[in-house]
Amino acid sequence: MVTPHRNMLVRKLEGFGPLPDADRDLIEDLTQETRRVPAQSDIISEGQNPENVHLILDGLACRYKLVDSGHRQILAIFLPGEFCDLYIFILKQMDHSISTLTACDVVDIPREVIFRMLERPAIARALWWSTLVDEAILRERLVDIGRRPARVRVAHMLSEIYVRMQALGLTEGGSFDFRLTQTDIADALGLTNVSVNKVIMELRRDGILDVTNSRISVLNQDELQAIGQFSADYLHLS
Amino acid sequence: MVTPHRNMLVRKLEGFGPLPDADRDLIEDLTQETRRVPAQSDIISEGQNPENVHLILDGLACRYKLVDSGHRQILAIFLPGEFCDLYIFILKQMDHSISTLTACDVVDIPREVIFRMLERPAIARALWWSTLVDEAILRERLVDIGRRPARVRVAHMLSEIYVRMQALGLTEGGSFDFRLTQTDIADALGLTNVSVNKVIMELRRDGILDVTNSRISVLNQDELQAIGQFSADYLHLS
DNA sequence: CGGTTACTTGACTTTACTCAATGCTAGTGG
DNA sequence: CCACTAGCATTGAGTAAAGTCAAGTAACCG
Repeated sequence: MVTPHRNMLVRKLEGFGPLPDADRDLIEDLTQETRRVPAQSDIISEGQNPENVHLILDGLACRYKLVDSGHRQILAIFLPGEFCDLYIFILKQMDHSISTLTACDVVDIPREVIFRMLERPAIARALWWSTLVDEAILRERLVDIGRRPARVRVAHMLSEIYVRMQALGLTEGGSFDFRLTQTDIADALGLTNVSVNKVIMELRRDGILDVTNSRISVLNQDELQAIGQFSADYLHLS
Repeated sequence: MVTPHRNMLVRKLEGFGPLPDADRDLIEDLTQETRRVPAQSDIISEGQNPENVHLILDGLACRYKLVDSGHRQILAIFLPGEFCDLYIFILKQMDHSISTLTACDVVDIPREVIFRMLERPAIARALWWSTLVDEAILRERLVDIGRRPARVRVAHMLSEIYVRMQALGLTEGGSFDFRLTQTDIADALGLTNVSVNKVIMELRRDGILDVTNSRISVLNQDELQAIGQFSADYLHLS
């Protein structure tokens, strides 16, 4: 019996290049045991010793840090099929936390299993690529937050999420499911929920976006990307 | 004849743990051929195909991106002994540029040589560690820029640079050489040179810093770290 | 249906930016 | 050795962007 998300990691890795059948089977084997995590729950917290690696098979999760003022900075958003902390176990303790944003299906993978996966050259290459892309996304977010005004930031991020969702086959006719609150988006972009709301309202009025039932429809992708100064180069998609 | 920087990579890697003598010798062998690059020159530019890996043995360099408005965002600052782009050759083209901030001694290392280094377990482990720390620094910078006001940002960054310099043995009695312009610092922190200047003047008036001849003296490290909400945890030293 | 959470909006405040003038310092050529 | 220059640092005045606060509305949940 195939659950719809069973192969999200395969889908993700095939964004880099095709995988041998044997590798696909191995991955499906290794991602059998999922557990359901409710929204807004830490999967692993700052200061903890990382035992397992965490893979999201359904839902949205994030990497974040809290600052003294109590504000949260989201450092990365994880889509289905993405690892939260693939290599982190090399370090002795977490310097940030991982948390769900929506309810998630999570797989906890012991490091030995990761080593087993890395023995397959195609998988190893794809994981490398995926790690480097994660870093590139992080860099792009830094450029966003450091040097782009709110409107551009929001448009850039939504452009990015759209393309990443599309690469995973998670878009349908220009729209995708995105159950983040505007406060979540603000925490990812170094803004406040109020600013994010103002930008989104603007983009809706301009006929570029539509938002209904936590579903975002990109009505004019070219325009959205132009506003966001977005180019997909940094995602290094095949 | 030992030039003072010959072993900066060794010093860097020994921040993680001791290296066998043979590994140290290998590294010294592989970092013989340095070239002098003047300040403010690109070492490799966005869009180029990465052939070599670049190692800084003397001077300061950075990773940066330019945005449409013409502003620069510095994504990372490289100290002596640090690689600019260790694994980047896995990707087909650079999504950012690397440039010197001051005059630098640079080593260009072909990927084959990197693979040779990675065959030594101690070196491989240390390079892994160093890569993960680079990422942690990037994340911390994102938190800075996203959620901390200018004064905190500047204090945080100077605290970090001080500790990194210290780990490399590049501090002397609480001071270190730092030939960046205030505009460079601003570009790293998502600020303007004017804001950076105001913060630095303030810190000087408060007796926390002193700046003379491009040399920064940290007069009160505890206070600086407190202002910057800095904790060295994310640098994962030793 | 009541209660909670998130979204929306407006009024006001704060922070950092922009612009612009002036001061300082190191390097250059006479 | 000294004027000259270029680049950087310093400062102040005014502006703009985003934050804060607060109130009202809409959507969702038990």
